[in-house]
Amino acid sequence: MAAVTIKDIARLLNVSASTVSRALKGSPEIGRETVARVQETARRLNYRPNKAALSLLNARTRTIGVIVPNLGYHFFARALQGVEDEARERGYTVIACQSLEAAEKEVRNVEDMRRSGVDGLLISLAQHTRDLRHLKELQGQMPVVMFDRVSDALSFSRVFVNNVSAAFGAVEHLVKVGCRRIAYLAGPADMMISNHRMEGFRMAVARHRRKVTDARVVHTEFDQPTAMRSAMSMLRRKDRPDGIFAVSDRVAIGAMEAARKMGIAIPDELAIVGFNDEPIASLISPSLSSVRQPTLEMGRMSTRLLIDQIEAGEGFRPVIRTYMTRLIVRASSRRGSKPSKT
Amino acid sequence: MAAVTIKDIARLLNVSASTVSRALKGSPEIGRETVARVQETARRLNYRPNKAALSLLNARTRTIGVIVPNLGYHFFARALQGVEDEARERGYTVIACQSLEAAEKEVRNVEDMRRSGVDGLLISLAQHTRDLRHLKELQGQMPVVMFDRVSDALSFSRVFVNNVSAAFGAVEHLVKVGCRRIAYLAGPADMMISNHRMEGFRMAVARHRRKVTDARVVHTEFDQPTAMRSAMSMLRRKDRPDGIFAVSDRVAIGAMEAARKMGIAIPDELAIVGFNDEPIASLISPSLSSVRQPTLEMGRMSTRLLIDQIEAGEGFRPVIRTYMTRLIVRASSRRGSKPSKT
DNA sequence: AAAACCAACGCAAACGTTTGCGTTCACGGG
DNA sequence: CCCGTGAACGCAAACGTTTGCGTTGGTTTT
Repeated sequence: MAAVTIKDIARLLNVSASTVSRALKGSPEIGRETVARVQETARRLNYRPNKAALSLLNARTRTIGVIVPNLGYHFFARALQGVEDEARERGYTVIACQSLEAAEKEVRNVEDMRRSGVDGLLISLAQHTRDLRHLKELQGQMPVVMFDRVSDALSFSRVFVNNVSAAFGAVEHLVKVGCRRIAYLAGPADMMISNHRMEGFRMAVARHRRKVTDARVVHTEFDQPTAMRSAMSMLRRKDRPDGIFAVSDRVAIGAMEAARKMGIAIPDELAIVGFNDEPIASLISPSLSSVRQPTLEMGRMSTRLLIDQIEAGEGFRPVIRTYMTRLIVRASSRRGSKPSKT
Repeated sequence: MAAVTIKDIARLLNVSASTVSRALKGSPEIGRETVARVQETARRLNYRPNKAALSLLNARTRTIGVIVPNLGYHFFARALQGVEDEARERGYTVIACQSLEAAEKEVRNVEDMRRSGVDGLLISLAQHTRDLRHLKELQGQMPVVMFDRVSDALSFSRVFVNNVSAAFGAVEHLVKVGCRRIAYLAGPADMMISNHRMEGFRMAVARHRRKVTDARVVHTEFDQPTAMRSAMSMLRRKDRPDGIFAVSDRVAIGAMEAARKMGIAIPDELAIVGFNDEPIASLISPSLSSVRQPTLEMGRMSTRLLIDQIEAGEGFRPVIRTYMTRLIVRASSRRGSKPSKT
């Protein structure tokens, strides 16, 4: 049970602990033969440096904390994978937890992370986080990087996609397949990504104002049941939309569900485009058009920025990285032309 | 940047570090007034005990490691949530990572966990893990609990559902809706959960042998494309099955996909039942019948067992906890009677 | 042969916290 | 007045590791 320490090796070989320590890292100060004996013994005894001792010495844990809204969203599970990959390569450990979209839980998560002594924090905001004090406190205290669900009220590094042009492209696509009354099924009113996508939505509508006769925005939540109800009340109106751009795939699927219950045909009476291109998008029927992000790469990059900042120390300015997206067109928004596979 | 330590408080109050330490835990050895002053100062300075120092002292990290095949499977994401809840309540930190169903990665994960000095390990095996040496090594070294994807070749505590009777119930259900040629779309041949479900499958077939004219088992993998190909080659045969019980929802969805491509109607020509009842089961169309497990509770229980074992020390015998499942019948296996909602 | 040098190693402090065992002081009892 | 007592606190070691600065020998230089 008791782990083998440097002292054990030292005692066994009749040398001092410092010699063992140096020998283990192949210091030139130590004799060739001693180095060999130490390393062999260490291997034989399965020696592992005690992390706590190292942390104590360096005042660093080589651990980063990750807080995401929900690992059940494939987007975040995948991003986390990128985070883990990069972290491992740089010799860091990852401790992850979920806010479950609840602001209070996010605050607790941050608190836990601080207590755990992480060297840095990677966070994607819960949908209802408005009060940012728990993060503001960290400024100047600990390196922080935000990704996807970011906020520009904080001066942290940020990684996200070009939401404006992504939304613009998606909405323009809806126009091109013939939609005339287009709705944006948005997230909470104060979320940056939701608002940026709204801006793209508005730009596309403006650009095609001769074709688009109606454009509206409906705010809802990221969970599917709520999204479905919002979509339903919207679709009940006389002048209901014939095209929906949704802030996420979950929300889009909520809208599809609503349409199905009301007997509205997709894509003919209602075309839908989602966001994130989760695997489920190609599984449901009709398959869902969606905007794809380089999720894995974004997780990697966020981690790279974070660790760079950790290792750079004080002199590090916040950095912003934006990625390009790609619209994947599927059955939910394919009209007129002959249907093809996917 | 530099965190405030006990020494800082001591210096500030002109007392010794030991006094501060004792005062912080309200030791009766310390004067009332001193305790008050220390605690007030600690709060004001936002003092947090240094985890590394504590770990070094107690030879414990109050951290548990979790290794799951894939957080993209909703089942594991949800189980992790149960783990986090329980761990937080007991004052433990969780570090999670994914094997991505790859045995080598699982070995690396275990290695990382050991290096991180976790107090215990919670693991659900990758589908291709046959060589269990990396876990066998841990016996007697560190508390380990396995869940869902367990193995009885190791003497660790285990948490899982009654796979035999769950499978029995699912297959019997298929028989009752009229299936006569039933197939079990299994996982890899040496996986315990897959084999237990096979046993239930066989028992149900035996029980209804007067009705079931054909029963077969096809082994495949947990990823959907592979599962789809396996299903396709099975469905191409002249005497193709009219009922499929799949080892997981992903595999079941692969089978649905295969059926769709081949123009086989679900549920009329082919009824399907999956396992896990992931959210996607009710989203796809037709909606998928599936066996539901108490996932959250299983995550919680696994963690409880693990922490109990950690805190009990040597004298702890492995424990086995099994949970009951519930078959959720949906459109993919509903025949004959009038269709109802869900 | 003395001085200088180098290779090879040991000593001890430091990181932050806890804890067993002092030490100090005031006070009460005899 | 002296001793015992107990309250309130300090000292120092310990956990495992690293690292600056010794301290040994022995070998080379002049």
